Amino acid sequence: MAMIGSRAPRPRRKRPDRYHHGDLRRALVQEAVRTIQRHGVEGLTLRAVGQALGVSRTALYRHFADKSALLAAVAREGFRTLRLELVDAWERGGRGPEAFDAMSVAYVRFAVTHPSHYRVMFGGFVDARAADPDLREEAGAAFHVLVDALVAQQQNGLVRGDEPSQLARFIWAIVHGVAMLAIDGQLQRQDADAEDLIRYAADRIRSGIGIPGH
Amino acid sequence: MAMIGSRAPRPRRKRPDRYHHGDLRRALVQEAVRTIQRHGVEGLTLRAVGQALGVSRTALYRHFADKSALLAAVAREGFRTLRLELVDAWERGGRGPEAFDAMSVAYVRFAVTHPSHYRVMFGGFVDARAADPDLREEAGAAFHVLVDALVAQQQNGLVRGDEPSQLARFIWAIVHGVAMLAIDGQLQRQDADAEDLIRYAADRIRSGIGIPGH
DNA sequence: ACCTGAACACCGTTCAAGT
DNA sequence: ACCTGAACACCGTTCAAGT
Repeated sequence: MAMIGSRAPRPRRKRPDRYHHGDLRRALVQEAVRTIQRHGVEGLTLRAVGQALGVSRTALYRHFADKSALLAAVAREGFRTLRLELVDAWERGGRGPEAFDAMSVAYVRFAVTHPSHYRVMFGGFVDARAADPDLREEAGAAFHVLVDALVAQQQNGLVRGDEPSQLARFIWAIVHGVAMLAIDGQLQRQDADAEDLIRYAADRIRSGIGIPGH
Repeated sequence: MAMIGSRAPRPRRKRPDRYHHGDLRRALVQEAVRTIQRHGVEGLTLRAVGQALGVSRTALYRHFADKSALLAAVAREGFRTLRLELVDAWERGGRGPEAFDAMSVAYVRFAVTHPSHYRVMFGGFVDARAADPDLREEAGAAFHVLVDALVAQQQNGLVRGDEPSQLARFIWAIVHGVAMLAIDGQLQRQDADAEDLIRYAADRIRSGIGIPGH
């Protein structure tokens, strides 16, 4: 019936007639990320991923329970990248108030630059409540960068002394909201308006969470 | 090959051997909404929708170009309901500052109560940039309820005189962010924590957008 | 106009079999 | 251990044909 792979000379990345050599698991995640960035989440098929790697379409099941497990790995990879970019923005910005703004910008930029990847992380494809521990930990680590930055600001007397997690959830909701609106096309010019909005938001946040009369 | 529908006595809602009577289009949207609320977006199949209505699985194509057009209609219905609930909160709250908080709570409650419906509205299933005019208009109308409320607050001298649309986008991003975090399971106890967070956010927003020294 | 039924070109997943 | 290929039970969509 299906003639996939039996038709004509099709392009191969690796040697066509050998088992996959090294770390297939990693290769699968990378290929999935690439496919998602190009064709969106709904454009991801396990068959195409296997084919791109020169591997049977069921080879994947040696490494992942099912498609949603592969998506969970993609999400985890996304949280890792996001965390690294947040840390980078915080440290390059000098760990002060401007660094805090830079983190917000970096967050939204990550989402706008990798919209489909971002959707896998937050679009309900994986349920955070039921997610595997690795994913939860990676998501938690990204969140913690924000909490740490807030605590530092509190210690410098720049931010009111509310419970840091609650404060962090509030900030997170804002940057997350801006990011979602941007990639959903609810803002007119995706990149520019998102940048405007997040900078405006940063100003408003500062009045909202700062020490009164400071 | 496929034996769907040719097997045994299956339950029907309407008379089994007649054309669908009235407004099939409306019935399709309603059934889609119901299915989505019960089984999520990924659980929606055109075949099941048709079957539930006692209609062929291709009858739908008389009223919608394809599945995504049906989803757009579902999204539109969602924006309509959301708008009505926002207006209700604003008016029942007395159109003052407390009414403004009530709107935020109503927004998040809508999302938490109808998570799948909310995802259809914002989850990338329909592209807002390319959406049909009806959908864009309905979404715009919901947004405008917020803008109007902000302008009223500005006229009462309770909110700083920034450009109302920008101010509204900022608020929208916050409530949208809280709503998304809640239905994504990123908050521990979905309902209670979302309620807490949105009330905390309302306090912080008030300091952030209020007139300084007022 | 509106609906039907068969057919088409896809999916994810399972499983016995190969190396 | 790791991979394959056929098979299964689904999808959305098209289209000639019916009323």
